[in-house]
Amino acid sequence: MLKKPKRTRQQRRVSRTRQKLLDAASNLFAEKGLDLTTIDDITERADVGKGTFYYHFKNKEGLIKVLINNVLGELREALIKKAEGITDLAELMDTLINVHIEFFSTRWEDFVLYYQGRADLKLKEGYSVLEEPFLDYLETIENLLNSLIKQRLPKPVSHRIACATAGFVSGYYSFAVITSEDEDVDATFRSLRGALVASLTRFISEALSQDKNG
Amino acid sequence: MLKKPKRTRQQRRVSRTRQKLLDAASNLFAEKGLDLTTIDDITERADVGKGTFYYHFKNKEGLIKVLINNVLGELREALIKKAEGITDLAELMDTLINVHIEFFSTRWEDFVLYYQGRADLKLKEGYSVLEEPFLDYLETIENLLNSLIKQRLPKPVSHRIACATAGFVSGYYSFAVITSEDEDVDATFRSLRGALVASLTRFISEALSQDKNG
DNA sequence: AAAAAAGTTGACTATCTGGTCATAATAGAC
DNA sequence: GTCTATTATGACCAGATAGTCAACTTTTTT
Repeated sequence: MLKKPKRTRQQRRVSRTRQKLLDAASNLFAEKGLDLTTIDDITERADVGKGTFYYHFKNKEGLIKVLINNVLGELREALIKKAEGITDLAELMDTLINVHIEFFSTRWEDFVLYYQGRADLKLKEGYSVLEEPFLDYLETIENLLNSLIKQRLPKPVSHRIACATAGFVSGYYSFAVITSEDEDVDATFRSLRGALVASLTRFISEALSQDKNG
Repeated sequence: MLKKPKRTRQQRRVSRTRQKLLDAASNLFAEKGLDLTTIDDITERADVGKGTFYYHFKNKEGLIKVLINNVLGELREALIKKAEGITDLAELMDTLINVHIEFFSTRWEDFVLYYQGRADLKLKEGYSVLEEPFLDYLETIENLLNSLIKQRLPKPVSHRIACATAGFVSGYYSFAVITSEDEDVDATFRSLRGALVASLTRFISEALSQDKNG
C-alpha cells in the first residue's frame, strides 16, 4: 500500500513549496491568530510569490482545513495506536488524556490551531468546513470507549465523555499557559491527570448503572 | 456608597450611546468573532456615526477590554457571593462549577468573549491588555479556595485548581456546543458536575497530604 | 437668549487585503 | 536542443478598513 517512491523532481518541488506555505502559516497562526494572519503574511514568510499561494490553495480557509485535518488526523492516529489492547476503562481514560498531553506539549502551533479552529465553529460566519474534522475526532474517542464497554453506552453519554475529555484537556491548557512557564504546564497537568481520570471513570460508571436501572 | 442619581440629561445620553456600542459589539462578536468584527460593523449596528465610536473608545481593543472586564467582574462577583459561608471543600468546588454553568448558560455572547479573549493571550500580537482581568479572575478563585483551607495550600497548587476549574468548564462547553442543541448543554454538564467536583476535591486532598509528607 | 462645552457626524485619506492574470521560469517529453 | 506542460511570479485591481477632522447638533452655563 506504499506510495511509489518514483517522485519526479517536479513533484518534490511542488510539495516543498506547499510545505513551506503550510509551515509559514502554522507559525504565523501561533503568533497572530488565524483571523489576523493575511495571505501576504504567509507568502512573505514562506518566501514565495503571492500567486503561488493561490496555485496551491483555494484561499486561507482551504489551507486551514488542510492543517486542521493534519493535526486531528495525527491526534486520532496516536489515540488509536496507544489505546490498542487496553481492556480496563480507567486505563483507557488515562491513556486518552495522556496522549493529548504528550501530543500538545511539544506542539504549540498545533494547539493554537486546535483551540482557535474550534472557537469559530458556532459563529454564524466561521470556518464551517472545520466542523467535519472535529466531529470525526470526537467520534474516534467515542469509538474507543464503546469498543471497550460491553454494555452499550447510550449515545449521548459516550458523546459527553468525548467532549469532556477533549474539552478538559484543552481548557486546562488554555488557562495554564497564561500563567506558567511553558515546560511547567505538562508537569502540572500530569499531576491533575489522576484526578481527572477518576472523575470521568466515575461518571461513566454512574451512567451505566443509571442506564441499567432506568 | 451609591452614586448620586443626579445624572444630567447629557450624561444619560452619553451612557445610552456607549451602551449601544457595547451591545452591538457584543452581539457581533458572538456572530463573527472578535477579530473579524470591524468598527464599521459595530457603528452600523449600533446606529451611530463612526466618529462616535472613537469619541467613546480608543479603538476596538479598548472596547473589548471594557466588555471583558464587565463579564469577568460579574463572574467574580457571582462566585464570591455564592461561595460565601461555605465551609466544606467539596461543596465549594461544586458551587464554583455551578456558578460558571449558570452564568454562561444564558449568555452565549459572554461565553464567546471569555473563550476568544483568552485565545489571544499567548499570541505575540494578541490583545495583551486582556491578560490582567483574566489573572484577577483566576486569583479570585484561588482566594476562595485558600480562605477555606486552614492548612496553607502551596501557591502553585491553588493556581492549578483555579486553572482547572475555569478551564474544564469552558473547554467542555466549547466542545459540547458544536454537537448539542443549545439547551442540552447545561443539562448535560450538570450531570458531569458531580464527577468533576469529586475529581478536583480528590486532587486537592492529595496535594495537601503530599505537602504534609514532603 | 447668547455663549461655551460636550457630544455626534460622515466624508475623506492612506493603507491594507483578497484575488486575478499575463508573463516568466522550470521540468519533463521527444 | 526543441517543444509542451507544469509551476511560480508579482504588478495590478477593486473593495474594505482604521482612524481623522472640520462642521454640526444637543446640552449646560451664564
